[in-house]
Amino acid sequence: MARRIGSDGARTREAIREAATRLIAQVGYEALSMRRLAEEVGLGAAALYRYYPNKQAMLFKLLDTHMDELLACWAKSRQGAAPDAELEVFTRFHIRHHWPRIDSLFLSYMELRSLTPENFARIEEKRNRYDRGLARILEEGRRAGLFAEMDARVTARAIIALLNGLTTWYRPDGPISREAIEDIYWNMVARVVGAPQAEENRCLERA
Amino acid sequence: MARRIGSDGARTREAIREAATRLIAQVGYEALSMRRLAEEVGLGAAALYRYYPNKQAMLFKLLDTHMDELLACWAKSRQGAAPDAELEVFTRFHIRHHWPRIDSLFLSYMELRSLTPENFARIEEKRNRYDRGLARILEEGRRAGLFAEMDARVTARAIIALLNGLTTWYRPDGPISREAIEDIYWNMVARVVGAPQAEENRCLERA
DNA sequence: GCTTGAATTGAACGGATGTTCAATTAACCT
DNA sequence: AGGTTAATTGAACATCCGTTCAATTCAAGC
Repeated sequence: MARRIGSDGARTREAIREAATRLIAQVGYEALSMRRLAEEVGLGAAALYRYYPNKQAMLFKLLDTHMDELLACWAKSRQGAAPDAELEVFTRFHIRHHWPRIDSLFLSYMELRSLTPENFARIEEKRNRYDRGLARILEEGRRAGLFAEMDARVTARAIIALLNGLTTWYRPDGPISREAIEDIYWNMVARVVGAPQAEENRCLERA
Repeated sequence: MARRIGSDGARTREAIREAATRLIAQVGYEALSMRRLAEEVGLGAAALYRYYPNKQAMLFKLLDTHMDELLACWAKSRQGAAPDAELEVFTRFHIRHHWPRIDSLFLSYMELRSLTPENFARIEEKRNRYDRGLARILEEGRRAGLFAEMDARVTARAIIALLNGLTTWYRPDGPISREAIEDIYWNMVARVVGAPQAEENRCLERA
């Protein structure tokens, strides 16, 4: 009927975030009702509005926070090395970063349609920053003669699509370890750009 | 108030199909109401139920028909050639076939969540058939020494994800022609599998 | 121990949703 | 011309939706 024993705003906020991410990934933003979400957390629907002003703001916050984390963590991971090394860093970072956030990754491109135009524009800007970062690596590598000729923007998008394809079939209880998947995908990425070391990188036996 | 002059079931059915595909791709299945869809076609909502028993059946029919067409057209396109040639045929077919059906392609992997479990299983079965067809080409090419070592299933899924990435950024009024995009993507696919002719296939100037 | 604020509730509101159905009109067939 | 069927409608139904709000209980600070 009112405040319940042991209730804590911070813990509730986190529980809502987790449940929302999981359920939206499962059934979709539009299909998820605030009542269903609240039930999952063990709350009444009205309690949700203490943490988010409305449903749309909740979705935006989920995606926006995800993008901020992604950009921040990637900035830390960069090493300023040669383009071919940097591309491997990117590939492994992308998989490793999203591994425990696979639902958020899923949302970040499945639920763009559900954002208002203003919110969409803000997310897309951050997403473009990420894409362009990869494109810059590709362009530098191409100019240095490390990679084949290519349209860097198109190739960058293709590589990200390829990597995100993981979300389609990956299951956490699957037979392939994260390290093995990293190797497999890095192998493919290296080949897409024509990086020479792709030929020597045969780590597939672990699969 | 009742039947309107010039009304024709077949034409209406097609108009509904077209509008539903377009609008679901735009806003999502759950977000699209039957009233909104009917309005787009110039009908009352009740009229839709003459063509589909319910909303879920409509979505299923859209996806199911799309998959049937895809499988049928691909079966016709196959040439029984060597794996490397067959892979090029597949790549170009995939792009060419979906070019005028880009909304349907979008639906066929964005709206899987919106299907009932039974309907999902039926679509997934057809989708798996397509994936396995590609995997078989890869496996044969690998055994023939035409392609690099790889896990054919994983690589097949990655290639399809890479190709479907087109839907993320492709705009029909964009500056790159379909032929040029075909060349770019075939180039990438060839490199992913380590097909030798990838090195000679430099068609990027057209972009 | 009293007060202040944080956390949560049930009930309610207005509107939208998918779907049904009897009624109505146009086209087609003989 | 008349009868049958195809195509469409408006109104209605029950249910669910996001959201608000006054009321209530718990925790923390003085």
